[in-house]
Amino acid sequence: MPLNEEQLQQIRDERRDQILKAGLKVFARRGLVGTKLSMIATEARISQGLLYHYFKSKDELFITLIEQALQELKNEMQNVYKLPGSPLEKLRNLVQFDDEGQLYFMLIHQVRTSDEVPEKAKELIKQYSMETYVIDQLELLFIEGQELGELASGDPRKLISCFFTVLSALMTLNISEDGAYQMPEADLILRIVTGRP
Amino acid sequence: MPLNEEQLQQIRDERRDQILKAGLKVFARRGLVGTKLSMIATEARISQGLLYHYFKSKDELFITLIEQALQELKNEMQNVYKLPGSPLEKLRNLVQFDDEGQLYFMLIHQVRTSDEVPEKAKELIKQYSMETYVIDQLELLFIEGQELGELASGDPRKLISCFFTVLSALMTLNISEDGAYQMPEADLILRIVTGRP
Amino acid sequence: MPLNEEQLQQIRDERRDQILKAGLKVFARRGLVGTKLSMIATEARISQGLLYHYFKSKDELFITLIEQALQELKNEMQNVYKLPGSPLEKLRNLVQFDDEGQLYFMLIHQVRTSDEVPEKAKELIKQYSMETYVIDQLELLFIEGQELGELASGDPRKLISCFFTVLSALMTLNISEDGAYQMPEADLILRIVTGRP
Amino acid sequence: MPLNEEQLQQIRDERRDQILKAGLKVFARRGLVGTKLSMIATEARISQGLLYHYFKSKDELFITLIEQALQELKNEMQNVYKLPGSPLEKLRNLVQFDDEGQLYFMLIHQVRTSDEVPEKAKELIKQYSMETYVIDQLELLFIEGQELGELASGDPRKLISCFFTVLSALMTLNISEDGAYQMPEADLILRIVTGRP
DNA sequence: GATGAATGAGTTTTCATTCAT
DNA sequence: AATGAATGAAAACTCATTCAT
Repeated sequence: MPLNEEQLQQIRDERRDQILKAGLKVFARRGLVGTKLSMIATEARISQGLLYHYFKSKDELFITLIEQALQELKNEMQNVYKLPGSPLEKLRNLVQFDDEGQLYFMLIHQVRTSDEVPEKAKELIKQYSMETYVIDQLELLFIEGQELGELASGDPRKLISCFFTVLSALMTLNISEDGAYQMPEADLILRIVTGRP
Repeated sequence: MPLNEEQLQQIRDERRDQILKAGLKVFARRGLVGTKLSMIATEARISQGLLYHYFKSKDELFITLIEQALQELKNEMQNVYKLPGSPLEKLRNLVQFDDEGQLYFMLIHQVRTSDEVPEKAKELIKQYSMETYVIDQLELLFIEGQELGELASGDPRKLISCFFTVLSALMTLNISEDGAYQMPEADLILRIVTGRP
Repeated sequence: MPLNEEQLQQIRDERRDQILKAGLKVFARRGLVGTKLSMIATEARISQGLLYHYFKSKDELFITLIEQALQELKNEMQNVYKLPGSPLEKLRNLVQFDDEGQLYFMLIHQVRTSDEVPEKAKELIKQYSMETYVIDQLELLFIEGQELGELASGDPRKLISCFFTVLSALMTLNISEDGAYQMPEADLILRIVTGRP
Repeated sequence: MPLNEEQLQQIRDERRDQILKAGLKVFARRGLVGTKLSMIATEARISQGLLYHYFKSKDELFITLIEQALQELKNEMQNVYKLPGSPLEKLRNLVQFDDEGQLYFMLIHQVRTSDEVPEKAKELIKQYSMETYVIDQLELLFIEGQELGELASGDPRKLISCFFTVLSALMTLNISEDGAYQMPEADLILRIVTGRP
């Protein structure tokens, strides 16, 4: 008995997700050129050929993931305000990204640091400006925090930018198992914006 | 009349340096797989074939650069004490790496985050433990700083580790020209260890 | 609908055989370095890339063929006894190798005479000692032949060795079409061991 | 004090001989494609570049050696008659080639069995027909030997051809050190033409 | 005459993408 | 929809040949 359209659609959606998840995992760590399609296929437990039913090319899969990453980042920033607590407590939440969030960060990092990515990816990243998505979003929060005396004084926009740069940098470190790097605790990172031990 | 041995050696040294410098520049930014030999050859203004007079393979060139990077890092750490000024001032110097230093950092980062590098490189990095090269080297400096009240209190070894992690992370960001990331000024980074604005 | 495992296995076996047969034909005549992969690919009527689905490298393909050649030689020697007729008649059979057998001989010859073959191939050949595979196998046959007066007297082991050397040498001549060399008839070769016209 | 023309000529002749000798040694064993110019240069203890003062190309060096080899073979055959003793004793002498002679044999063999040699070499070999150089030369000797009862009866030209084929084959075996092959003694080989133990 | 660094054409090898089933 | 064999273009690597000294 053949599957009906609905069931087929469900299979398609599942497969697509499988591939995207696998792609994120591998691309984030190894970059576009460092990733072979066979790796993604293996990770997603499907055949290499099937990838091409869902994505026209390696580049297209990569770009789709970039789009997801940017969307994710946007949401994350927009949700900061909805978090409970004082400005500082909200920021502390930001510092504690989940695993998937970290992978998205790494992916964006790959685009920023490699020249081998498709032009489209570059453009997407450019158009997502930290200015709009991050600084504008967090400015009010920082000003509020400074007024409360929770955050260090100084130009809030610059402070956000630096803080976010450090955060991004740490995300992309992909703290390895060998313990060479020690991920600082949230409070230590927050010192950059609080200026207090 | 053929060149004498001294002249030849000079040519060889120059050429080798040229290649190493070009390799560092390209590998640091693009990683091992993202780098094509033609890029290095172009950057070094030599033919692709000549690369193989000086290095047996792409991998060997890469490994040689890793060795240099580790040596450089080692020296850098050992020289901190010789810098003038208080412990904090010495640290400030550390934060202001030169361009080449940053490239070496990025190269080491490439090895840590990619699985595509030769086994030998992995081993080298492993054997260079942050424990020995960095933490042991800086421990006394931090204790001294804490006694002087310049540095925040707490386990000095852990503090160093976190500080160095942030430093490494920033180095590897390869602050791009598009201004997406803003590299924090030295004092801002130092807040992590001073806990003061 | 994808092919089932059995069909796939059949395709793989066929293709592998195709490649091995083509490799034997070209390697035997031209040696390892004299053979370009494009020649084998053309001879096997497949693309160059496909070779790498079946063999990791040119060397691996070569080594696989050497293993086959040695196995073939071993079988050949072990089968001599099962042939019908007197010792001399059995030997006459040995002298009339088939075409594939000759190619295998030539291949082994390539390893013996070239230094450019992979170490593994050298070891395989070494481990296959003529002593064990040939002389030990044929000794009883020769002694029997001498007792019957069919074969010349003298140290049978040495006689075998010389006989086999001549046989090998002739095999590897690859009697060319231009008629420069004339392959002696079986009886002429057998004179070496019979000592009779 | 600059060298005079005579001294220069002497140097030139020496160098040329050096190169030819080295080329013969390496080409004979490894064939044209299996031989790198660097091998010959090393063997001749000169630089790679110098080769091109004496020979226009690798091919030209190879062809020159083929010409020498053919000349040598021709002389060898013509000298058989001048050797002392009965026909059989003259033949026995032929069987005991010197080392250089063997190398020339191997070189000719390389041309016969490889397709990668320059067209010119092929032509040279073709033009040197075994018919003329060998069979015609030895026919009278064989007939004489048959009349004396030293040599087996039958078509002398065919007998020569077979005998020479076996001889060539053995020459090209390049009996390796591992003792896999045992070069038969002269008398054993001569059995082919005498038909007697 | 002599050297060895330098080049580039040709070969091996990799891998995204296509295709028959 | 799904598979994995097959292809070919591009990358790594080799080596005969050239060239500045």
